[in-house]
Amino acid sequence: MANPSDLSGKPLKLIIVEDDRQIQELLRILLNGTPGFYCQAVFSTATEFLAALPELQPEMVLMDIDLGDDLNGIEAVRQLRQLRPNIPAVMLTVHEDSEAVFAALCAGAVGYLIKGIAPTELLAALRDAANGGAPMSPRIARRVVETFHAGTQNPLSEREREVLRLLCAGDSYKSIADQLFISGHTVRSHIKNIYEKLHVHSRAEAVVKALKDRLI
Amino acid sequence: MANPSDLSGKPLKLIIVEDDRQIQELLRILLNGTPGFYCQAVFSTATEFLAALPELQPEMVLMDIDLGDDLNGIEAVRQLRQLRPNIPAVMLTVHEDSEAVFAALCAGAVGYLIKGIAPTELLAALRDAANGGAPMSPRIARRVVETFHAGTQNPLSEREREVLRLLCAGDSYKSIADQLFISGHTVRSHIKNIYEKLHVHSRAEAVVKALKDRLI
DNA sequence: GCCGGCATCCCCCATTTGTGGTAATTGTTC
DNA sequence: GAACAATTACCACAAATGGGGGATGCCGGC
Repeated sequence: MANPSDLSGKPLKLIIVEDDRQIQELLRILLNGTPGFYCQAVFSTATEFLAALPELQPEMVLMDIDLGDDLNGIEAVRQLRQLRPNIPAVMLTVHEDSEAVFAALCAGAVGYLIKGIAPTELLAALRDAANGGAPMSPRIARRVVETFHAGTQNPLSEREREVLRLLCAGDSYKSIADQLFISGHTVRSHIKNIYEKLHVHSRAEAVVKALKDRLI
Repeated sequence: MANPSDLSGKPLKLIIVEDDRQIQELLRILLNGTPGFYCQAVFSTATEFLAALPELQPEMVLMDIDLGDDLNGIEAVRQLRQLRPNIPAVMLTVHEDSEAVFAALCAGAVGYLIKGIAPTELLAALRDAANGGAPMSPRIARRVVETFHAGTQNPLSEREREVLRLLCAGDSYKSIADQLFISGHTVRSHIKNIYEKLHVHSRAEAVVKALKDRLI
């Protein structure tokens, strides 16, 4: 690909999708004021962005997750991925929770940056993404890496595995509570934590993951 | 491979892993007293067996499942498979439940015999395995075969299997309805029927049964 | 010492699920 | 044609579940 600090060649042509007008402007000024970058267009909604996509030939998209009551950024990335598989999307958002991170990466985002990132770092991250990298804010990167470790050793605590085992057996929260001599509230807490760690949202998904990954 | 009743050529060199001393002796005597077989070594634990494996060149392993508090036989077979992919392992155990059978076969066992098998049949089974066969006690064989004709064992209709598949994916009734282009009411009906046929009362139990019995 | 993970307990509330029914249509089998 | 399974659809209600909070004490690592 191009040189990381490509000041001589053609600038990186990118699109911003962001519903906050103020941030829109800041980003546009930052990009257009920096040699090597060119902000081709800014959209406040994913719908507008996707509609305009056919006429534009951006090289990259900088995408927010929360876009008002419009299509959210993750869904937008999913659709972008289907329409133009080789336009990389970098998320720039406030969401630091793993849920959003994994949803975004699964949807096809190549990078994940937290708003509040320093301008120079943002620019470096965009160059990184253009060069085939996967820029991520440090804490995000750590979290992502950890999920791979999770494959080798499961992230669940001893107690959580016990709960998961009973969850797989189809026991109700109440029944699990009775068997483990703890309150139903505690069972719920464990289950919430299990779901978060496994990145699932229901008992069925947890059961499937438990069986497939031999977590219990 | 060699002739099934290979009395003239080199005997079949095998190792026994079995924690019951009495059975150990019976097997050793049986094998060493029969032309065409040679019991190279006997181990009481999988750990000892795996440790000694590098120095031995057995042609086959006869493996028990329950090995005290040591590594169990299924795990031992899994590891044997990784170390020496072409040494076939035959399970000789009391476990007749499908759980153990499938776990063993998935781990890489080529045969599965039930303790109590007649000596002549055991010898025949070992010859069978040496010749590339897959010796199994009759009832085990039946069980294995049944998993292939999904129709007999699993009483679910085509539509019900589709619903079950989505149920395993964790989809909500509503989502299932949308994907199958039917109403949520119909999904509920199907699920009620599925639960009745599988003798379960919850999604989790259904998922487990579906995965374990390969219903989908 | 402070922070993070773990285990425990509690609250509220919307949604989902499980179960009890009924019933029409279609296709197959006896 | 009767009997039956499969598929579709609907109603109502109680129970279970999932997600959002928050709180405590304990322990181990930096």
